[in-house]
Amino acid sequence: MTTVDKALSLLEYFSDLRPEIGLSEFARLSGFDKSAALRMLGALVRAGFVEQDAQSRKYRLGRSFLRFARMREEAFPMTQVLHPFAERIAVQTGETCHIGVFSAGTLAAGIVVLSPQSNRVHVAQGLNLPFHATASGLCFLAFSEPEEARRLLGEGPLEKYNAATMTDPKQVLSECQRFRSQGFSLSAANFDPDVKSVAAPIFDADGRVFATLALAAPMIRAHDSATIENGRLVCAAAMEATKAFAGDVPGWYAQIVTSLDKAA
Amino acid sequence: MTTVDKALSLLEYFSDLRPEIGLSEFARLSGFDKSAALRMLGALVRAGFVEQDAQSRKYRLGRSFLRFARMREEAFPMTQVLHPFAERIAVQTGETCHIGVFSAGTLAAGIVVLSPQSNRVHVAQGLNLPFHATASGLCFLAFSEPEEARRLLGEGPLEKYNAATMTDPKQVLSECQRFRSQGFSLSAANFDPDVKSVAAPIFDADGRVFATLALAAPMIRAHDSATIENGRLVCAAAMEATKAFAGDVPGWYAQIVTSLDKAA
DNA sequence: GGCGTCGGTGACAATAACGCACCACTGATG
DNA sequence: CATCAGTGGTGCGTTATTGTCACCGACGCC
Repeated sequence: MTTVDKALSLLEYFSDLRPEIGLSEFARLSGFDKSAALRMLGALVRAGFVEQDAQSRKYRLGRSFLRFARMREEAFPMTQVLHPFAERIAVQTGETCHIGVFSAGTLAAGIVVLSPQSNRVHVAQGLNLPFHATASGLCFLAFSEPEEARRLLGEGPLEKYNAATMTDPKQVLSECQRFRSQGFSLSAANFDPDVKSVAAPIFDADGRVFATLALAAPMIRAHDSATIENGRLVCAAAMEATKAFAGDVPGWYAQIVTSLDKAA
Repeated sequence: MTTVDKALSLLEYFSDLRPEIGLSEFARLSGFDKSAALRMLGALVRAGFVEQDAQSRKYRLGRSFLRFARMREEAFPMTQVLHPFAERIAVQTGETCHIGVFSAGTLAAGIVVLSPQSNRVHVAQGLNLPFHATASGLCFLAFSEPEEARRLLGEGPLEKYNAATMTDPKQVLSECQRFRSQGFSLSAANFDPDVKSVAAPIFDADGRVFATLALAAPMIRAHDSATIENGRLVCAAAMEATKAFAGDVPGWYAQIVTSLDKAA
């Protein structure tokens, strides 16, 4: 682990729930010495990745992120390209659609299009999507390299969000195998007790999953037939999205999707 | 300069014109050794700040910026808060309004509201605003600490964008003194030969400039009377924006603005 | 073949980071 | 008021990381 890794890891302690962090708090959270944390924070401040509140002396995320995010989107319009697919599926199915984007070890809802119906699933922009307890997360694991999946899950036991949440990594991985051969993942009441979701993978130019297209429905509307149909739809849409993004759909995956389409 | 500074400085070589950079190119641009650059890039990749193209092996800005930018805006809605002010001024004056945001040594157009008129000044989102050649830049210098201003300008000679561009740092700084006592900066044909702009400072909670509110008009509409009126307007709007942002307007600056208002 | 790139690797010497003790300050508590 | 536990921040010797340079295989060019 280089110093740069350590410094950048500090940023991961920020979240919507913890938008400001003090020096000692950083030291405690990260396990680094206060003086080391201070030095790293200094560098982050100079780069504009972090800024310090004038009076509380706490640190928060800096302005540079806005600049770089804009540049990235300009050069690689990922959000712009993927949004229409989420939009289309949300309108087509009448359910809430979101795209989970993987970065630096976490999967988060990067794009969200809410269902037009009044009884709908709400997904907050930026919501963290746990790997073992959401359709998006399970989909990501299912289509990642097995060793990567194991690494992301860790040793277990996994956090239990409610009664149906799987907590054993082995169980999760075996479920994922099923999802992989099925083409899409499925999650019923793993995260939210009243929600059933399906998700399909979006691949990058390397043929690696980097995002997942997911559809989340209230349990009451999620009969088996609707769920299967939704699965087919997210697969098709995710594959199109991959292509729109100049990604590489693995041959075996394309086969699964076409066989799903034929079955319908 | 710490290692973290060096690593993060690599990111500054990305721009709209240069969205992808190879390893050797990084080494050449930064002056670091290839092997050092590679190690730093490794850390940046692991953190998701940079990603590597599958086939060209070049590096580009990573997905993490989207995540952090969203979190920052959530916790600290800067763009959201400042946008209405730009909008209002643009409508009120019928000219293009932009807000320059300072981060990590550069000033860039973070918020842009184009004039509703057909003959209007175009400012691209994210456009770099040179300190010595734009109203925004001059305004930033004028209201920064003098030593900071000198540091930002460097030794000179400064880049000449056209005939009217000032290239001597000393000349620039003396102009800035005038702007500081006047309350707003002024730039006629310094950057674009057919544009005249005014800009006023937006202060953070420390009472330091961090952004500038600027109004850019085609030369043909920029008579002296209109320019003075625009100056008054940007001052008033920038001061309001500062307050909306929980910033601290220095007493002496508030005085200048109120005296401008009385004169009108 | 021969040359100039490229991305990436390995190892040693040089330098910067680690982590401790310590300071000044603030706010709560007895 | 004195104490205590917390905060943000500093200085310095030890130690681990970083800088540097030579080198590798691959690709494109002539």
